[in-house]
Amino acid sequence: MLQAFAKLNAHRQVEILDASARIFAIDGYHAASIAQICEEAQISNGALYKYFKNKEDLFFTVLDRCADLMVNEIATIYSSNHNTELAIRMLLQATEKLAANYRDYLKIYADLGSGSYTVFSAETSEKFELVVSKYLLRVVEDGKRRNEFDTKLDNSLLTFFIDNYVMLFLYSLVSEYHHKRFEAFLYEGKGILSTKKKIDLVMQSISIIIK
Amino acid sequence: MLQAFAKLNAHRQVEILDASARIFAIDGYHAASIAQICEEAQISNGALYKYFKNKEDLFFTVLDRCADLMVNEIATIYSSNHNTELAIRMLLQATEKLAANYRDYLKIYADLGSGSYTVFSAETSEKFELVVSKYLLRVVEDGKRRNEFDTKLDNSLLTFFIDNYVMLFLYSLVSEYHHKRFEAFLYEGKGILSTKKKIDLVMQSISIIIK
Amino acid sequence: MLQAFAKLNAHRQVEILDASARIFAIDGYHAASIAQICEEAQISNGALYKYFKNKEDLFFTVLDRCADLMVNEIATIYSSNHNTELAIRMLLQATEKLAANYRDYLKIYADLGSGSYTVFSAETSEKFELVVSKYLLRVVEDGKRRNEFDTKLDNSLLTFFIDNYVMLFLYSLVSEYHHKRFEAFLYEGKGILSTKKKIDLVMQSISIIIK
Amino acid sequence: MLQAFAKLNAHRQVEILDASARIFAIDGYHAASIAQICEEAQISNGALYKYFKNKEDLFFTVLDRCADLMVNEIATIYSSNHNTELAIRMLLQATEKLAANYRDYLKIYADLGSGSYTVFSAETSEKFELVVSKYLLRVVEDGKRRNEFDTKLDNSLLTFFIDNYVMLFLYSLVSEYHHKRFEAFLYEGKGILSTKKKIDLVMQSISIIIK
DNA sequence: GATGAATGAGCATTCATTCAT
DNA sequence: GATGAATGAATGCTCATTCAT
Repeated sequence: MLQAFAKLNAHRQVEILDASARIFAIDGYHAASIAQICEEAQISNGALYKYFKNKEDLFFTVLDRCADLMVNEIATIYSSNHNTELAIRMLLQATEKLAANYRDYLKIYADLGSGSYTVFSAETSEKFELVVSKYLLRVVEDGKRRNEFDTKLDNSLLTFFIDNYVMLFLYSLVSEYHHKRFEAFLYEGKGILSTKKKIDLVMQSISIIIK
Repeated sequence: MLQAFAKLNAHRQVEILDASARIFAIDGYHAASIAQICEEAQISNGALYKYFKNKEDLFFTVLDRCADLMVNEIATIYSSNHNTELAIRMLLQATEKLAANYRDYLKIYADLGSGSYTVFSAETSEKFELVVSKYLLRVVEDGKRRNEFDTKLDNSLLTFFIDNYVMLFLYSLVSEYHHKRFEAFLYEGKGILSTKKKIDLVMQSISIIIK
Repeated sequence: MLQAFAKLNAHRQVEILDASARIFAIDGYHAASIAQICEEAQISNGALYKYFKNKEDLFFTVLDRCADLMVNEIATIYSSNHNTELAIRMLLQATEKLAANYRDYLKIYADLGSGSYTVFSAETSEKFELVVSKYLLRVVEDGKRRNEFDTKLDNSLLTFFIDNYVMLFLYSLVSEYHHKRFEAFLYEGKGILSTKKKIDLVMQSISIIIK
Repeated sequence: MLQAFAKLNAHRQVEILDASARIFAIDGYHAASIAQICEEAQISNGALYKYFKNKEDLFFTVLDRCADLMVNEIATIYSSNHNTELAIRMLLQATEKLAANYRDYLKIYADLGSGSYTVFSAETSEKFELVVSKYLLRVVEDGKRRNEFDTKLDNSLLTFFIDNYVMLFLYSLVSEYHHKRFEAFLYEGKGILSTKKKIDLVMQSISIIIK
């Protein structure tokens, strides 16, 4: 991001990043074209290159906003008063909310693990890797303290256990492929699997380890 | 795949597909260039287009080999005599073996869920979706019969539970991003996390549900 | 033609179309290469594709200019005061003028009837088919009114009769093949057949039907 | 044409040339592909290049057969006993017959005057230019001797006059473009113009100059 | 003699990036 | 500061021609 972009009013900044996110989410980084982004953002080609050094720089800025959105969302839901089950359910609901309001960003986030984005993951992981896991770690610590877990697994493994479900739930919200996998396992032949129902199924699975 | 490719001797076919897989794995479908693939495969541009209708056709053929490799590997490990824990451990080891011998194919497989590959997932899911899950479904059924599970979860949820671990383990073998996630959760500050150790940690987690 | 081309100043537009016409006239649509056209027009490859959607679009735009040139030329020569012979002679002279000033366009026009252009003729015929024939139809009607024809042929056949001469005269101006045919018939062994002389010979032939 | 082709039995030669003519007629010289021709001719790519030096050589050989077909057809119809009208009508019918039996060759012949074929016309004109005109010249001489012409035009102009009609009639048989032109002039709104009717209309026009 | 696999120059087209205005 | 025209390297793909078998 160049200085010129920072000088733009916040609203315009968001508009431009949202438009970019839309195109990146649909086409992926490589197939996304600057021209399309400019059109979507109602911005001239020249302006875009005043705001960002190049395509990569733009993508990183989109990733920054992506991280902010996730961090903020999760920051609002944490409370040491929630019992473990509620805390986890709230994380899933927060994810659902992000998928509803910022689907494009969540899609981009979900793609970051894929091969084409190796270039980005290196510089990116720090931004993201702690978002969910830090929340869960606290949830697990709180739960242990309250003796709500019905297992001898240590904190790391418990957190990992839950995070796996959260991550694949998240993937299922933005990737047709993972959504189908979800349905194949959990809802074969029972019609369309709604997000609400998905959350229930995930919670049911996670309950194994909760008293 | 065109007839001309089928006529090639098996060794050359494999060489060409492996070279293509290498490039697709590194760059992703869109960023991979035919020129690069031709150089990697030591093949002229013209030859490539005698073998494959176009880039997409080549990619699908790579995916076919990918599916074959996975199906074959898993076909060799199943036995109703294995107890649940062994059966799961063998699946993880088979995955490790694929990652060692056919890393590029496994990477491509892991990427299929990502946004840029939506076009392919539709035609692809049938090939892949059952590979691992069918194996696990049988493992779970066998285990239930032998009364080896320590949970009331139904078969679907149990399979889903295990499949989640297998899938994220697989991802961690080919994606730096997911490998780091693994380490962050399970091995923070304990040095480099070997694949053997990863398997142990996954097995330890899965053991929750096994008597 | 895309908007970007319309925004160019008229002079540059004409330069680009003229250069394109030159290459299309020499090589024909299929053999003409975009690279050659770009060089001839002193334009970058990228610019050309900003101006025209593709090769076909460029060709159609050249055809538009071709139609305009012909229509304009013929529009200037018609007058109900001209007697039949003068009116026809003026049409031949207008054709000569077009061949002198816009040879490439006239060549392209002459080629439109040939097999390789079937794709274009469908969309093109409306533009062109009436240019010459409408003029001649009026000339014939005026002539009939003035009782200048020495034949009972109806208007259609008369127009067709004259149009045949005009068309083959036109062909002879831009096609070496038809020029040779002209010479073989009318000037065998009498040296080089000038355009002026061609016009005289055509007028002499047409005079059969004029009093 | 290389020696190897001459050694083929006549039937196979004709098959190969007919197949080539078919493709050349449909696509034009440049757009026609050797691969397509090989398939149409049921011949291997290697064989084709044993028979012909290159694409151009093949095309010239097709043109040779084209010239032969026309010369032979016209050779059979001439007789000094025919009166002028019959002689001309027979020429038109011979043309119709060629169009029926050897449409592809006639189409190629018709295209020779067009710009894309300049390369070929130079070497080609001698083969063709006399085919029709020689016949007509004799018809005109015979007719003059028999005092069948109702005009003072000299032989060349008379021949040219008739040849124009014949040539545009021929074009109208193989070019949609010229067929439409014919209809527009002579049959506007009267339905489909059959070849028989075309011949009648041409004869009616030519009759101007015949007693 | 005949095959068809292999070649690679050439094609139309796209697109990230630059820069004069 | 903002524009959008211009650039040209790079892309996927085609095809006439060659040559080992």
